[in-house]
Amino acid sequence: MTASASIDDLLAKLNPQQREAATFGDGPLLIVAGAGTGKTATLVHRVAWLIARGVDPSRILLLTFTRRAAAEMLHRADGLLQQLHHRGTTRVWSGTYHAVASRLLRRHAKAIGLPPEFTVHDRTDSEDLLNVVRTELELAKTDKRFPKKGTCMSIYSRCVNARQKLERVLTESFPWCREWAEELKRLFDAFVDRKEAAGVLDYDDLLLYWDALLADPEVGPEVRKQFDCVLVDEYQDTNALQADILFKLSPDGKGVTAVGDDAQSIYAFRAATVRNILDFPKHYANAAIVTLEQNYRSTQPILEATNQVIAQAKERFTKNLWSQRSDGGRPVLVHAEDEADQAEFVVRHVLEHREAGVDLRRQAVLFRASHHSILLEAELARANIPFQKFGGLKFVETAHVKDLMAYLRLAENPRDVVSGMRILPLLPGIGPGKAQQLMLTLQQSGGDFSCWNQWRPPTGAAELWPKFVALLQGLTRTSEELPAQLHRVRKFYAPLMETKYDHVEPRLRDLEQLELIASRYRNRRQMLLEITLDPPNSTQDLAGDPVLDDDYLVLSTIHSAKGLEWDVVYVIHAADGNIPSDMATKHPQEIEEELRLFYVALTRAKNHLYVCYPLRYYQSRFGDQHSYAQRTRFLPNHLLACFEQQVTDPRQADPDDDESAGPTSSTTSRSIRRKAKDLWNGI
DNA sequence: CTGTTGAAATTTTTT
DNA sequence: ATTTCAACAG
Repeated sequence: MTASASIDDLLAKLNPQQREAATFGDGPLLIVAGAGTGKTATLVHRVAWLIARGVDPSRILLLTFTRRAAAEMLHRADGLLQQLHHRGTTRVWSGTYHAVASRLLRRHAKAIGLPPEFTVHDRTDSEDLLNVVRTELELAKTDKRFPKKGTCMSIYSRCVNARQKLERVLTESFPWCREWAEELKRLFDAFVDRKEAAGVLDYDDLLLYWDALLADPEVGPEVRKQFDCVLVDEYQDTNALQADILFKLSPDGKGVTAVGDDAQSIYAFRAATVRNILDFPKHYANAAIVTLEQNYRSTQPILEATNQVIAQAKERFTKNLWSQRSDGGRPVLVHAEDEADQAEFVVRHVLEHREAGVDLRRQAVLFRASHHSILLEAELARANIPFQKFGGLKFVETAHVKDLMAYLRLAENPRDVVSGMRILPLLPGIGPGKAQQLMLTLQQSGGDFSCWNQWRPPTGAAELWPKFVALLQGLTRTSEELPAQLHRVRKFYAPLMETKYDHVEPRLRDLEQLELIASRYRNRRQMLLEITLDPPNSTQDLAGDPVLDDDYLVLSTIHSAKGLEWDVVYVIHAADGNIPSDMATKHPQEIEEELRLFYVALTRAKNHLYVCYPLRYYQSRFGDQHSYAQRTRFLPNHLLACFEQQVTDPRQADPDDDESAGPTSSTTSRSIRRKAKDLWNGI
């Protein structure tokens, strides 16, 4: 490493398109970056280039999809800047839209009449509050069923994030709820009032308030002037509201860089719209577009397959990815007998690749829905293969962790009704009714917990009540260190938890873990905020540095695999109904999104790609009731030429099965019966 | 008003 | 399999 590299030395490592993008002038600039084309490297160089050119780091805003992505990019940009002996990126504003919104809103809270101590609700908290309102309005008290809280929340969220009228959202996305339009309006009105009264913002509010902040004639210009450059990663997965925010940050597009790949837009269910990236050139009349097409990730045979898969999409920026890596064979399409057979195939090949020198952590199994990996997880455990699962329910979203956090949150913000309604009914003899009364009393006393000392608890809670009130009063004294606070809460809560839930042991460990890592946070508010805005995947993830020599296989939903890559990738359950999901085949555009999702999964692979699907799905664990699976419609016949086809070996009979003692051939009485049943059950 | 039980409906992806 | 709601006993 030379002591005095020049910026040109660093840029020399980029290809011409990447370099053009990295060193482009004021913008607006759209970088259309196909999968594996060095998008991150380009963005990293652009940040470094801007700073090296003299842009003040604190006047750069970098918006990414996860905080981890932001941290990694800034780290890499720092590496480049160090070589130039240039100051680093510490003062760059970075993070997700939501995280940046919370920082900006905290700073400008007073100007728009927002209490600076506002707390942030995650999706389930918000649903709970919506449910409180729903019960109060007695909307469920009709002969026809009112949509449940999750559905109501989705409708509300879509209105806000897609900036669409309720009627339109109902017609286009929730046609079965159309008859409830009037009730939903009342519900949402009351819901908004309740959030205001509680001093909370939810995910939707963070964006809504940021947008409003920018629209404000007083504060808006101030916030806008704060940034010279705004870079947005994964632009294909932003929604209309986020596009509005970007537009308000820089109406003429000066300093704006958007990076994305329309072919990888997979968050429409969260109101993201591929229109943001497709219409970027229309939105900013003078926009320049740089397209990155050279793929550095995958072998040419894999790319040929993925190119053909995405060629089935209707509207997109046409890219034809190519690679210089002509090594390697075609991807493999694996026909497995059933789910167990599929799991067995994956286990065997994972081990084979490890034998061949590919660490577990350089291999990944990808699937559409979190529960698709359950059987595989059992097989992996049996084969002693360590794995880490990404996506699905995160550990901070589990009931016991949410309970624990609710104590802290209520102390932080006594107006937070959801937290109160969560922890009060944990006490024996206190249900929703009394909890609501108590929260009302608390509001009237201005959030002073001592008002609860006057209350006469029911006999069941007589002993615990004074301790409970004392606990919350203690937590209000901010002098206490955070780990100590968590310790007090845990001591009080753990016994309650044990009576309330099963699987007590692992839950207790989670609570201990949480206490251990509490010292990493600056303060209580910071901990609550970070945990809701960037929920860690596991306690281990929370703890920060996983042990280096820890080798584990990656299991991940396709959504959580975004932006990542592995040497060996197994896509499992590539059967119609799973990919595309049965739940997303109503609308043609939903199917398009599922196609892109499949494309994202395939393009994660560097050297080896296996696409597996089981021929049969059993309805229950016992008996032979099963249905037939169809290969995913995204691999029609004309595409099969890109794949090598493989049928798994007949699975060896499970030693627990009584058949194993008898016949040794692969034909067993059971398999014959199965086949016979196909005659009338099959399609 | 709480806590339990049973029946009925719904079943993905996540900041 | 999980969540929601109504019915009922304490």
